[in-house]
Amino acid sequence: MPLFRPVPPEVDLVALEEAELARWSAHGIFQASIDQRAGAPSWVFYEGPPSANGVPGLHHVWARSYKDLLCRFQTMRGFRVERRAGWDTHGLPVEVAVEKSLGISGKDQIEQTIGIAEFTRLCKESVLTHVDEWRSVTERIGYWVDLDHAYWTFDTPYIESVWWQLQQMFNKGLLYEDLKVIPYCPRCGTALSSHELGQPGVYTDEEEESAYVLLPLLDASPDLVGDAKALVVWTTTPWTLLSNAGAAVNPTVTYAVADGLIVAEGLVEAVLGPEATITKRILGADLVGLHYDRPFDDLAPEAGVDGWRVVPADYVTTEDGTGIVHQSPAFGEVDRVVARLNGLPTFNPVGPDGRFTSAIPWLEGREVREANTTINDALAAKGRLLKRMPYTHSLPHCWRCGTTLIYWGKPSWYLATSEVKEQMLALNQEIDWHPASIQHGRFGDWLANNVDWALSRDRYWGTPLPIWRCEADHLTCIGSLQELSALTGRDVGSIDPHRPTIDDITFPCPQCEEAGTPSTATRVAPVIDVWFDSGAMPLAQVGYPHVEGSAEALQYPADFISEAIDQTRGWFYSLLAVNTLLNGTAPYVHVMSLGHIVDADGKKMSKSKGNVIDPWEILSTRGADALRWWMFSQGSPWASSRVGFDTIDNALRMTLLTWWNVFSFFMTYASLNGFDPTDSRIPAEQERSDLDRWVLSRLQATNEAVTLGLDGYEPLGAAEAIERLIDDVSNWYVRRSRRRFWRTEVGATVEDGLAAQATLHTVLVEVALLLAPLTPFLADVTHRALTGSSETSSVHLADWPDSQPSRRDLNLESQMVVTRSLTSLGRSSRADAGMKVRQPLSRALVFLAPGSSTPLLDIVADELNVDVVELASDLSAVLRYEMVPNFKRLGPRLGESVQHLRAALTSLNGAVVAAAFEAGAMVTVDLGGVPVELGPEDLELRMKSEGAYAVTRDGNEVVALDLTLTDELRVRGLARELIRQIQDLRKASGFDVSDRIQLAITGAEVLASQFDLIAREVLAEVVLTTSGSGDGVEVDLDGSPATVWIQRI
RNA sequence: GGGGUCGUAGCUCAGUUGGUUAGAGCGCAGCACUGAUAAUGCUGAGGUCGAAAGUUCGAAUCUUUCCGAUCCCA
Repeated sequence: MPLFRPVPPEVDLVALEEAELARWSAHGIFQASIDQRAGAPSWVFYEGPPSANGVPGLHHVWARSYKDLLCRFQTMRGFRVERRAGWDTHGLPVEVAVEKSLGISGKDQIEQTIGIAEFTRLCKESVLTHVDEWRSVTERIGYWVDLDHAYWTFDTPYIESVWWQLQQMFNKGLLYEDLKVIPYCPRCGTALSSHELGQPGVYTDEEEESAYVLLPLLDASPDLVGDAKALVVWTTTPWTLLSNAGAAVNPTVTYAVADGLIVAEGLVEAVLGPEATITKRILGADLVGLHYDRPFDDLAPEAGVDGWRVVPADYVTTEDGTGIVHQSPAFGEVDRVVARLNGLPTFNPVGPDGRFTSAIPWLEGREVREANTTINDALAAKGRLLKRMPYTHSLPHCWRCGTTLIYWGKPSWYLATSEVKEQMLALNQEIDWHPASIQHGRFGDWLANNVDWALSRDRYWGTPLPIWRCEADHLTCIGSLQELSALTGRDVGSIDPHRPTIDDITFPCPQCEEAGTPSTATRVAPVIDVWFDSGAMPLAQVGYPHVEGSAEALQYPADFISEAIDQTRGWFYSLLAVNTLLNGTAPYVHVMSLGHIVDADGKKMSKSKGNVIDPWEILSTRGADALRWWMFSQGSPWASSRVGFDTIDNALRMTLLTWWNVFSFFMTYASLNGFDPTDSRIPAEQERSDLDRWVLSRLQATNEAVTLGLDGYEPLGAAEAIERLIDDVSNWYVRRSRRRFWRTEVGATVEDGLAAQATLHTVLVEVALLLAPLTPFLADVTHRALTGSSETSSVHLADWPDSQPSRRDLNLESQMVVTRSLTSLGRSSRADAGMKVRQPLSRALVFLAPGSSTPLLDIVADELNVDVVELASDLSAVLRYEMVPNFKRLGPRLGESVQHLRAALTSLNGAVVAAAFEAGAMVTVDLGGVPVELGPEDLELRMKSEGAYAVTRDGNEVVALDLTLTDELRVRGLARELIRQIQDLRKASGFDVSDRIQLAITGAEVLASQFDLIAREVLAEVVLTTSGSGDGVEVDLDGSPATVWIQRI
């Protein structure tokens, strides 16, 4: 039975891939690839959970391909790589999609027309909508990930683990409640998301009555402030003055005392007028800590709170205002952060309706912005108003009702990430980022500016915040349903932990119980940010610590994660933040941040632009390998990439189809020859020809490069190395070796034919292995065909090919480089001289660069179709020298004068210098009176063509062709011409490559001496010089006609 | 508005620690090859390396500013 069966040169990749998918699935190859590494060390991969409530796009395929690439690679390297899929199921986008499908909008409508129970049920249903599509795309691209045991963030064990993690943080005091300042519509009673603020037309100009307010100093010594009596602050929102808590200065800005008032030095004239004279200057930092009398004292502070003082804040500028900024933590997010940092009090006398509450009796019920004038009047009456004036600025408006939004503090829950900022920065140093710039750029910056994580969302579909509060404001944070059962005294272990079910569960507050003043604890309303769900996934995906066996199943940290760059502040951050808070470690070691896929014009793909490419358009026409190969080979993973069918087709044709072609070539002849790779007559590798050993050396180089590339998270380098090898194999090794695969070549030995087949076989098998992680389908099909493996086996169960350094022959490789470049030069010479390659020439002269490797002259002669190639050394007949300084050596030595040397060299005789170097002597050059000694290392000798030969040079390499034609050469040229035309005829007649023929030919008497050669080349067993039967075919022999008949025998 | 990344041939992209001839593929033009053949090879044209300034003997590469694209955050 033959070991190898011929395969057609054309391949239907789509059909091939579909068959492979079926085979993989039928024989459980994916599972086997993991199971067979039982006991091997793990290489841990985390899947960043996509949200399945949208359809998968090409950018998802992009990320998944890279994930699969690295996982397959590490599996082949011997690691156990478990890959568990995951789904992100909660969040606002899900709610919005459901609202849209119901034709409703807003929390009121959800609660009143649908009800929370029905709404969350619909949300859960909605996230399942596209799971099947995700599964089919995921499988079709060959992304091996365990979809059957995926983690779902809405599953009870997942939620319980998230709760447990939150509880750990709560117990450490890292989870706290504070106001969050948000853009808020007082009429609709809702906050607006940043997305809503991004809508066109939201921002329009409005006029407000701004105020310059005096804040009299209470405890400033005259030594420091001179005759200053008060600070001046400026505000465009006087209504926030009721809740003033402090005044911020920039510590690095210089402030001035003028007219008894303090403002930034640069703003004295703008605020106090041109007559104001500066009597003293004070650095902002020195003002910090001074107390002042607050503008209004309606609101009472808690005991011990140290408010109404000057605090430092870097964000304060001197572009407008006074350089001193009034701080109202309930109404400005920056203010809130500054207040928290400096321990300033927070007051919020404004209700959800945007009106003052009873806390301010004289303004109760007044809409805040409308109260500005009244407030300014009150200030003026107290002598606290320096001046007031209308001020126009751009303010956001509610897109629903057009009401001007206010920034309003809403009670929210925070994670104290800023307390572990330094730790996160330190952990970030240990993370291996690709590209490296992310570490200190986008991610490092983000961490350095870390503010506490606003965790709560006043929504419905999410992990409920596991905190209960009693009437006495005691907080209880639970970590599981079991704990909740214990607190309630009944088994709630099997309830749905979502809203609204969880909201109805109350229990007696344990603290009040102990104190003997019983009260009931009810859950606080919010759900948590979905990003916390995702950041909690390392533990939550196995249900740690509640699920039995979860401690053993836990894999932490990940060796590798990869997502698109927009996840830098998304998942990459949430993972680090959650795990730093939890246990002070980084949850991943290596991370690849991918660029985006953009359309052919460089525009981001989006549904609204209509430029989205459906992955199926590519998968069903070109296949997954083509898409994957394009992705890996087209550029850096972190650069954004333009996708189009042309560019994918190009990548496919250039490498994958070439690869298939070589494979098909091998299979054809291996089948024809009955090749057996275990044939004992096959010469040992080191005994084989230069060409064989060269390609094996290139194979080893490629193995090293691919291994290094994939190991170093630089897949482009790996793909490029394979691309180069395939090109070398196809366009050099196979082309040069073709005749060795035939069995009719005169003088060829059986061993040499076997050596060629064995070499190509080795190369193909190993390249299939190297390709396996990149193009898993094609690699598997070819690998099995080449190794005779069974239906149930797979290249993906194989080990990564060993490095075999003994195969590497650097000298031979550089010899081949010279050989190929000389060949190329010779062809160029022929092209210049108009001498076609079919015409044999008597000789070529070859000149090498100093120190060059020796070319393989036989190959050069054969490629150039010349009888003899001579290595020549005296170029003066055909060329002259030009000298250029070796800047790398001479630059540091000579400095600026290196440029003068360059000029001086033009006047030297290059041939003389070359001869001197040849003899081991130095050359002295006069540089403006200073003699400079130069050796061969210091100069680069280049040659310029000059002479009568057909000469082509590249740098120091030169090929000169002798164009003299003899009659004998002409006849041989004609013979080749005839052979080519007969071959065409064979092809046109539909003969098989091994068919023997009878050849009849007339009018070619001049070629009589070549008939043996011609017969051999065209597989003619009989050559007649008389007319054959039927009409012959006219052929043109350089102007003279001949007639040819061929017939199969 | 703040921050990050990118800007290299008509197109898609490489370009190692700065070294003097900046590369590849596609496309284009010309030529060749013919036992992988609706395949393949060779040659050629095509670049102020976004702009300007600076550092340096020397800058696509380092610095600054500006312009454009894009992402993240406000």
